[in-house]
Amino acid sequence: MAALQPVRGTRDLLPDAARAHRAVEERAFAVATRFGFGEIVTPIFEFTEVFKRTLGDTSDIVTKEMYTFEDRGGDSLTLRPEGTAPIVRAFISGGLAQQVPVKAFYRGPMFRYERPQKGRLRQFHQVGAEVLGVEGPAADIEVIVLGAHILEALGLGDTVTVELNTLGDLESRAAYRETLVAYLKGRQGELSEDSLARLERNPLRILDSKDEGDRAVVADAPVLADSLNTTSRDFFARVTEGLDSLGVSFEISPRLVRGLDYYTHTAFEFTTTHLGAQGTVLAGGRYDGLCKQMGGPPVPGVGWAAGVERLSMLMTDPPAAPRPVAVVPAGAPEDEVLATRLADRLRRAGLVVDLGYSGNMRKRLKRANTLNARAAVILGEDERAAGAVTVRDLDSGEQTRVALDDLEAALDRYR
RNA sequence: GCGGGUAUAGCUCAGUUGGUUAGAGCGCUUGGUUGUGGUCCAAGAGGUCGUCGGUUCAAAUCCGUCUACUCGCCCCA
Repeated sequence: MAALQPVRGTRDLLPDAARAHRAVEERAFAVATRFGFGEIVTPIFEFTEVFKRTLGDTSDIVTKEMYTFEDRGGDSLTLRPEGTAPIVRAFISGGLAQQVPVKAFYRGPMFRYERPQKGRLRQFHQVGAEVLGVEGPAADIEVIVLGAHILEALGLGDTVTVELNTLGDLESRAAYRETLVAYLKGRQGELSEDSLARLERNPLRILDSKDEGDRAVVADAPVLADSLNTTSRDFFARVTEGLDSLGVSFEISPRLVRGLDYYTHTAFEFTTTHLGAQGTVLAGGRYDGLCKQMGGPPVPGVGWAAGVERLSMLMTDPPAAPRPVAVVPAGAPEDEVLATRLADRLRRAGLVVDLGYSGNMRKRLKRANTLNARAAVILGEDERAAGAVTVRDLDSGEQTRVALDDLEAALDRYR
């Protein structure tokens, strides 16, 4: 039993789970399509530089979580740990700067070498949306509303809270960082070990600390809002007004900071209390500096990613397996032949048809029952003589004789 | 990477102060039913007790180890 296991932090999606997983992706894409997004598919690995340059050399993802390897040609490649950098890379590679705004939807596996927990895997899946080339807050609003609609489509409108913050533009963010670090250095002695490390790498993160001592220090810390310049303040006001006018409720959480270096202005998280420590279900923000930082034109962007595993665990109405019509031959070899032909004919007519491979009638009806079939099309000697079949409704148990010519019409209600 | 918990049949779980052939429910197979599923009845299959090692006359049970899962931290979807 222990002999053959999937690699730690990876899992198989057996049919029920796979169906839920696929439903999350499809519903998300269907909603995104209505918002005018088109799908972009990028490779699941990139040159390591693509992530190193964008995520920041000090981020945890780069320093300890990437699946990086050298290929036979000597290039350093990395299984993508997130989706934004590849999308922006594809945007640059494909010369899409000529066509802005570009609204991209993506989905697929991501890889991070982390300690697995519930809702946290080493290979996990995300769906994501990015808008490239829009400077104004209209894109931020649209992208957040898209997220809200998708969660609604998954039945999560009530279980998820939207948290919103702004990091300001690059100037404001830098200014705040300076004031914050100055303040924190004054109270260094009270900070936790983790936060002391963060003081150098990513001081904004300390605002988010769960350590009690840290929280006390943070409570008196200078607030980011005070460091915002007029542009940043105005930008954020327009985002919140836009959301208000569309009836999207949100909470402003001044301590919400995103982990990755490329974020500016708007940052948001959709969270739930139903997943333990992994409460974030969809998160993102604006990243105006990213494209240029990657060596492309200075194109602004805003977007988010959502965890498919997390969403599929929470989804309130995962789709049931389709209910087939079972074709059941009574036993004679001629019946078998006819059953095969009938099944083929009904499948061409668009019905979901199960044809048991073997067994007597009782066995095959049992199988039909296990598959939750709507109806059984039974054919044997009597039916053959009459040029007809027996259609049994498996919910009601009612049976009717139906002429072969009328079969599609009679089965229409089981579609 | 750090700290805690758990691991017995396909699934959910019992298993006494360590004691001989390790159990239940559900599911599965077969039969009752050679032209009728669900309900019912009967029989049956299925377990290196996660791994490796130790203590003991004796280990599912006690100890150590590794692995996986899980909860929290870090980080994040």
